[in-house]
Amino acid sequence: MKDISVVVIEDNEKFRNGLAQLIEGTPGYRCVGTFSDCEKALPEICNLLPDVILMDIGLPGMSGIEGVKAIKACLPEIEILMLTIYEDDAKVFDSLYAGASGYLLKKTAPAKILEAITEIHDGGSPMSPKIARKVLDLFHKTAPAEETEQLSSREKEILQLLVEGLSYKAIGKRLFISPHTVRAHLKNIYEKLHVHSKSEAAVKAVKQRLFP
Amino acid sequence: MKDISVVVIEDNEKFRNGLAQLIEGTPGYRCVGTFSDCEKALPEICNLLPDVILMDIGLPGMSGIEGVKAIKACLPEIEILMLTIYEDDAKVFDSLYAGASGYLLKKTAPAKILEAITEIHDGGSPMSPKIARKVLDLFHKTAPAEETEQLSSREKEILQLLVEGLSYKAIGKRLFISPHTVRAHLKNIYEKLHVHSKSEAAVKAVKQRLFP
DNA sequence: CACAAAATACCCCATTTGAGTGATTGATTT
DNA sequence: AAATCAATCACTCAAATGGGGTATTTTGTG
Repeated sequence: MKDISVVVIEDNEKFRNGLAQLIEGTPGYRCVGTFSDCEKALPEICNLLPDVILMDIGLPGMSGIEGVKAIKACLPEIEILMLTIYEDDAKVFDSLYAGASGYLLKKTAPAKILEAITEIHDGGSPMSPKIARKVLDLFHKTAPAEETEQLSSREKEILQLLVEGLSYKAIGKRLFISPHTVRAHLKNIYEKLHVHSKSEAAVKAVKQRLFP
Repeated sequence: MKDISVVVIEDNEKFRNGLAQLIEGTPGYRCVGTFSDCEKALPEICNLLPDVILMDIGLPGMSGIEGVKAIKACLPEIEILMLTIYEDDAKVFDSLYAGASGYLLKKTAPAKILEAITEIHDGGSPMSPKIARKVLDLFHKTAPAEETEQLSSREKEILQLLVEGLSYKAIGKRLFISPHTVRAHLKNIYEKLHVHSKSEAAVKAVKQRLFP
């Protein structure tokens, strides 16, 4: 199997070199580049085309989060693993929203870092335990969607199209039924969700993550 | 340190007993109960008060997902780790929404299962790699809020009320402006967001997490 | 089979909404 | 000083929507 090629973007020289040595010194991994900031890294990434990038957040100049956005915009297939000291919600979620596929704290043991590189390369999403919990907590916080469970499958189907912004007529055409029927269904949906308009119903559906 | 007490809910007798032996046979872990379905387990859980529950999904009678909801409703401090063969989005997300704090596939190595029990007990959220990726993909799917950034503050204010489901008149009353003005603003908002109706605008606003 | 629930379709009617057009004021920029 | 833009208000008009009904056909379940 081909080695996994890795680029490290990290401003702390010691830690950067340590990572490079760890990666180079382990069979199956290659460190094809190290950079102290995103500005230097970005032009090279397109040539290096690594499998995985280890990215710090607290970089001078462009932050690691901005860096993730920039890299993912042109090279979405590169997997980016955040490797940082920050574990506050904002940094974590912003990184993941930006397109990172994993998030490790720097205190992670070297062996675990290598394991995570393999895991992210194999389509996984390695996260430090506390980080993973933060992510799942986001799920638990979202509304219980008790109400939407009462909807029949046809009603859910129609609600789905409502969320897409279709009109009665458009929904009717899509489902090959009369707009009158759509109205009838909508009336039932409104009653079950305790709303009185398309937009209220659509917002409720989205907020309750009926359609993720 | 006290042993971690575990309950196993799993209908396959072989797998259930295998898990029980694995847990009992490892120092630091105690298996305080095994059940073949939720109906039998629920009344006992309150007495056993385990630290962690290993939960299957495909159970006879009440599904594991329903079981999670029931347990979390009365005993939210118990950590529930799904241990199942299913890796389709619906089962995964429903489990996590229901309140599970981890999700492993049954093919996971025994050592990894024990590791996961410790991790979930320490406030982590162990997930099989592909499962974790599914969860993060949900983040990546949420659209970037590029468009909504162009909105003026007044427009955002009005969009916010739209999301709450108010009509033109109601928005006007709330902001002490004429409904005519609301219409004018809405028209500008529609143009900027490239939509043509209240519901589309509201959905876009919610999906772009403009108003969390 | 019988019954209930869901899906289908249609009617009336008042209100809401979306689109087009135009105008005034005040603040900011140029 | 001129230009620009956000915010405000007004008008028209056709189309879409929401609330009130009623009725037939499918479907699923006991």
